[in-house]
Amino acid sequence: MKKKVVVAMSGGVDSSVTAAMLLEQGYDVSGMTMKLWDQRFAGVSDQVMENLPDAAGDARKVADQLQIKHHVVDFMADFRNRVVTPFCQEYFTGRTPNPCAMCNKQIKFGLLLDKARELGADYLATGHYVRLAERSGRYLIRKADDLKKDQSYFLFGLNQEQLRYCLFPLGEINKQQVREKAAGLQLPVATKSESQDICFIPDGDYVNFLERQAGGGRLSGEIVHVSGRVLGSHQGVYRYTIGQRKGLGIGWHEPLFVIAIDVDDRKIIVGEKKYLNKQELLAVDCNWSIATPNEALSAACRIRYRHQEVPARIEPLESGQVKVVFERPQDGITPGQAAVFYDNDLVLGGGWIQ
RNA sequence: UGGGGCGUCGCCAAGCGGUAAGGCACCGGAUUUUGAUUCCGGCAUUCCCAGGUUCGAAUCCUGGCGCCCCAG
Repeated sequence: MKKKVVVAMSGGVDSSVTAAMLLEQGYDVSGMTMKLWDQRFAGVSDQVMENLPDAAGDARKVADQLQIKHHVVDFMADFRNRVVTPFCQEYFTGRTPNPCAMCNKQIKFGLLLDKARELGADYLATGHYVRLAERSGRYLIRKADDLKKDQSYFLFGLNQEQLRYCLFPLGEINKQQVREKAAGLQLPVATKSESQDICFIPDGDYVNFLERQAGGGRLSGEIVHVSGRVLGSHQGVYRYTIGQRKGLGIGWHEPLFVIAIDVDDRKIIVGEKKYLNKQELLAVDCNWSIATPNEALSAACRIRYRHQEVPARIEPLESGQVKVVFERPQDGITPGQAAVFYDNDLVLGGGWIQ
């Protein structure tokens, strides 16, 4: 009896090749595409709208060619409630959200996984560039073989119940191979360009998006140097993130970076690069793939996607909180981003930076 | 309306007779499932204005204009 696997198909080259690979490997494959969002919500120009790929349509074409079943599931309401709305709220409270990590935990490996299991699937597969490992009877996310594409950071929030159903065939190969495979199979999406930016803001204009979603309240105010000196003004605290350099518009002897965001006083605190350096951070709502630790452990900690993880001491505190003390100070520790703990290429767990 | 100082790209700032450094900002691009960081490229035919001296001036001279400081 073939194992049944549902592949989350976005219409892109990665998930399409994922489906093809599993088919070759002898699984009983079907595809599922999530309806998450109507791009008209984002208020982008007609020009942008016209050039948007048709996710469900492309996925359907690939599924037809592979001769597998294809379903479309509608999670638009949940996507808005659990991903888009929190995303906006984070920005309006001076934090920098990470919607991809939220979506993975809540939607892809939440609702979609439930749906797949309802249909009798043994596994849910996605086109993420990660691998799965087992250690001491537990499932752990492992970095992709292709470190340039590794997406383990975005999956730290998955629990054992979710991980046990996962398949990530792309973790073993690189992007080049994926493209070649797609071309070899003559998939219609073989040369489709990389998706990037936030999927629900197709033109990337997130400032415009936030202002549309939230209506008024622009939260403009002063830009203040760490010394207290007022250097300029800004058009909304949500336009900035910790560590940001561009967009301040201030001529200074040295480059200035956003050091802190004071939502209550609507102030953006800026300073020289040295002020960005912090030795430790507090993470909350931690999720562990290893058994939840009771005492401090050593691990490498990554504080942003594409950040080179740094050796640190991880100290569990009360109620899912963790204090991370870095071996050497780090720039740009940003509330709202994830702190993910690694043992070499294994994801041990992670939490949200406070 | 006595004395002193200063006016070079949006900001800071080199230059001191030989034909406009640099930093910041900004713009463009590369990278990127976070518009961060980083990286690459662009960015004053012109030096407050008007005359003058010189083969040649942002640099010297004269006169304006505008700031700043100290005195009163």
